[in-house]
Amino acid sequence: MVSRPLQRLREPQHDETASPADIWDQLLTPLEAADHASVPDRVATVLRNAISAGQVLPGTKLPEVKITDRLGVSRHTLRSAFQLLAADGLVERRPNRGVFVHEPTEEDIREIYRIRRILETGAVRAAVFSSEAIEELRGITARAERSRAAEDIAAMAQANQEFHQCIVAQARSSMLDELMSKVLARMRLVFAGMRSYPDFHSGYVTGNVQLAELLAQQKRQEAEDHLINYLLEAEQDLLRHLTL
Amino acid sequence: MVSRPLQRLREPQHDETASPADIWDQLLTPLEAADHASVPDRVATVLRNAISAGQVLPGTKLPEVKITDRLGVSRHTLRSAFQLLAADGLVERRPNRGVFVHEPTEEDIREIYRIRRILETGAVRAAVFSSEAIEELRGITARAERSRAAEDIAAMAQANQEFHQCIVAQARSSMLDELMSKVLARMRLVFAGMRSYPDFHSGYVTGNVQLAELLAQQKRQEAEDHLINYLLEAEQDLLRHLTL
DNA sequence: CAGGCAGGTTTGTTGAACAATCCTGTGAAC
DNA sequence: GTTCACAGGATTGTTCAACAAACCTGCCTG
Repeated sequence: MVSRPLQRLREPQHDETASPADIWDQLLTPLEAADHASVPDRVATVLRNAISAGQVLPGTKLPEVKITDRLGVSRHTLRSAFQLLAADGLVERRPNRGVFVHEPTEEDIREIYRIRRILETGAVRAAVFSSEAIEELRGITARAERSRAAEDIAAMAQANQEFHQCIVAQARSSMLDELMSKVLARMRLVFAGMRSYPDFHSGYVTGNVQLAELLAQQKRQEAEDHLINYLLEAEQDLLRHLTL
Repeated sequence: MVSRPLQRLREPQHDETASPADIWDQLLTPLEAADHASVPDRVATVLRNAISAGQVLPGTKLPEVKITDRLGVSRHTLRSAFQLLAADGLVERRPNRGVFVHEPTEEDIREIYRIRRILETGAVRAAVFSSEAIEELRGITARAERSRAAEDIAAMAQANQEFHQCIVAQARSSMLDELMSKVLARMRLVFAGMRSYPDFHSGYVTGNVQLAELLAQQKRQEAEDHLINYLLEAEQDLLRHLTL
């Protein structure tokens, strides 16, 4: 459909976080799939997945021509996709310099947990947890426990994130859902940059189980206290293991 | 610099919310000012101001060629600006149909206040209100009272919004600040579509004064209760006057 | 070794073109 | 007279090609 010159990179280009071999060769995958979405959306999805999966490390520059050559899309379409990623905070645009994968800092982690404390406890305080919601939470924790038993770290991490997204969803606000998605995406960015502590989530699966039970028993205040402690603990845990 | 054919609109184009005379003739203003920002940013600012000021009413379609002709920018640049506005929720993109100014619904108002209850009480609970913050809040309420006395509705409305933005800012999170900005922008959209009740804010100036004093006296719980009642009351007030 | 300048590279923006989709109005069929 | 189908025009979505502006690199001079 489109001629792809497939030019080799010249040298490892002593950029920050130098690219091992050639990063961009690996992310060509599913631009075709997931139709019915606009091309920029699909491009953004490809890049989003690559970043969240840790294929493209924080701080890496995303050069326009390399990616357009690789994906076979126009520069305009790619720039449009960049704007979507920038709105998610996954990527930051430095004027006349290009776009770079956001590099999370220690302050980012503190902010993430400040937000989560407000959002998640706010949802617990303000929302009524229907029996369907309780069932969903229990289903997610059950999946997380199975994944932990099977030592499927990625699946467990995703289940844990879904659990907390589900809690925020009880506030019934699409804007809060979006914000929580952004926050969790930034959390994944933190994990992607931190190879040394991959099983961070495993210690918190049982905490989620307990939280779901407290919510099921309508023990609001106890659930809130449990959640606050959970979040404070996770924050400290993460900061301890961040050893810059 | 660019030839602008300045083509007249043919007929009042029986669009929803038909355009009185010609809307687009009036928003050409400050594209030149506020330099050091990219062109799409400046275009977005022009449109944002026009929308927030009520120049372009909710539901209005934003046709590409008319605006590009008027502003003298490329269609690409305008589309880029549209994406920024869409990220703010000011505008919605209907595929193959174009972009339209978001039309707030009753459910939007309920969501706005669900969010504000969580965000603002969360900030009150989680943040320490420094003496500088207290002074800033007092300064804003003083300005609001002066504007109310001078019957400058717009200035009073803006001061009221600044007050609540300032409360959220105490949570020290740029992402929460952004979300609050989006929420308040949507509030302005509600007011823009509702000409019948322009002095909505005047009743709430004294409520803000009281809240600032409670915060100054470190009466957290009372401040939180006051805030919750304030928000519940404002929501009901707004819904009553929405008479669709 | 420091600083400045020229060159190449990358981004930012525009214009033109075309495909795809939507909207409109006309005409035919019932 | 109403409804349906279809053709035509208008608008959006995407790509290609080009150029201006900013940045980065390396050489060259002092």
